[in-house]
Amino acid sequence: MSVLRYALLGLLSKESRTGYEIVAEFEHPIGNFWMAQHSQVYPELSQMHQDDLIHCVQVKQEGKPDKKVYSLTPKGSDVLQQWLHTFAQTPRTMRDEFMLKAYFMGEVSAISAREQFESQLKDHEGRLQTLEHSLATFIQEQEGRPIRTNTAEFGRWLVVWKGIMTEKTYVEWCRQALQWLEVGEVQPHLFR
Amino acid sequence: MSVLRYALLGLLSKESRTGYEIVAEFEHPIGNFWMAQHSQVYPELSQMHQDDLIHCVQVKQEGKPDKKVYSLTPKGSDVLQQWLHTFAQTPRTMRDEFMLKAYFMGEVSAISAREQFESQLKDHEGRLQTLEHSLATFIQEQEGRPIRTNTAEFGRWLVVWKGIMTEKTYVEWCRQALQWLEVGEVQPHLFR
DNA sequence: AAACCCATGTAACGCGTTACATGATTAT
DNA sequence: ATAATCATGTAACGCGTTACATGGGTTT
Repeated sequence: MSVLRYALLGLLSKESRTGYEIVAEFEHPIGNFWMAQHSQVYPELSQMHQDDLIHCVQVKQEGKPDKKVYSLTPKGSDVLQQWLHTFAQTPRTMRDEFMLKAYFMGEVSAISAREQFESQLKDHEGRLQTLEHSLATFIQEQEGRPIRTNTAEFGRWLVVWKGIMTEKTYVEWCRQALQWLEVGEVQPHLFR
Repeated sequence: MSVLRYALLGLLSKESRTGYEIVAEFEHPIGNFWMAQHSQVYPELSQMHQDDLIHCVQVKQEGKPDKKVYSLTPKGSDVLQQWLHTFAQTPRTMRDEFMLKAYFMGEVSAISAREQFESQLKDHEGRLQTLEHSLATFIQEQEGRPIRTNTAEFGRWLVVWKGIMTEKTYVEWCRQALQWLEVGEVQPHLFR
């Protein structure tokens, strides 16, 4: 079973959805950690339907195209639960093209290196801002109510929070790199 | 041009290597951010040779299989430089299966959720330790000398350092999540 | 005897991206 | 008029993983 399947099952476990809605959901905030294009989602959904993991109800609409609303079958629910209870070990590699570039930064002039890091810094500052805005909205929506750990909101909280932490780290690292580049060297023993 | 090509060009820019050695290099430390199997590397190298990006010298050995030592051509060097000077925007999605699971944590019992996070915590603590060990070794090798920003060592320093920051963040997030799970709720306004 | 290192290759398959394709309604 | 929204699909291609394949030398 591909991870995409679990993603779709998970989303459908919260409530019935169309493929179109699922694709939209891959924007904010889970899209930071998983996403798929409609060209991947639609075929996957119909296969899952064939495999009896999800039900499908065709709904006729006026002024809009008809749509297919999917929902979990008991089997689908089981498969999801089984995945949620499985320990998966973290893959050794988290591909990041810029990290690869950074590894070869000794090959370019300090000026170019600085430009690269500044570009990257702006990028991640932007993302951080977006995420912080999304968190602020979320908090407002809660109106002071605590978020129970057994609700869907908790999942949202977890991933947004993680996104913010991750982006802060990236920003911090870029700033640090820029400082090193300005000085021209690193004193490694200062960083134990 | 695929990213893999740039990875190979980058590695060959430091010194001539065989495919076998390149694959080995994808362990520590750049393998945290990019890697490839030999089944992908060997064909890619021969195509790059055809495209005149790299030279190839066949070396006969005794007691060992013969090998092909690759090195950059001027064209390959240009292509690498051009990539190193290009601003690439960060992809919106960094796929992380556990984050996806976390997003659905409201669907499982607090006990299971805790187990999941504990498993993940152990995982990342282990990685952190490995990386810190690798950093300590690196620092020792430097024997107090500073790392110049225009050397290959700087690239190594950058990625190891980033790896450590990233793993610390992951560990911190897991710990925080476990705390929330113990209390049973999050007070969101405390996290502005 | 079994496992690991050196060293290179090919084949099959699946996941993910981009592009092609349609078509009515609503907003700018 | 132009673009965006709703809604679903297919086709082509490339990247990445797993498995198949070979074979001598060294370590446990």
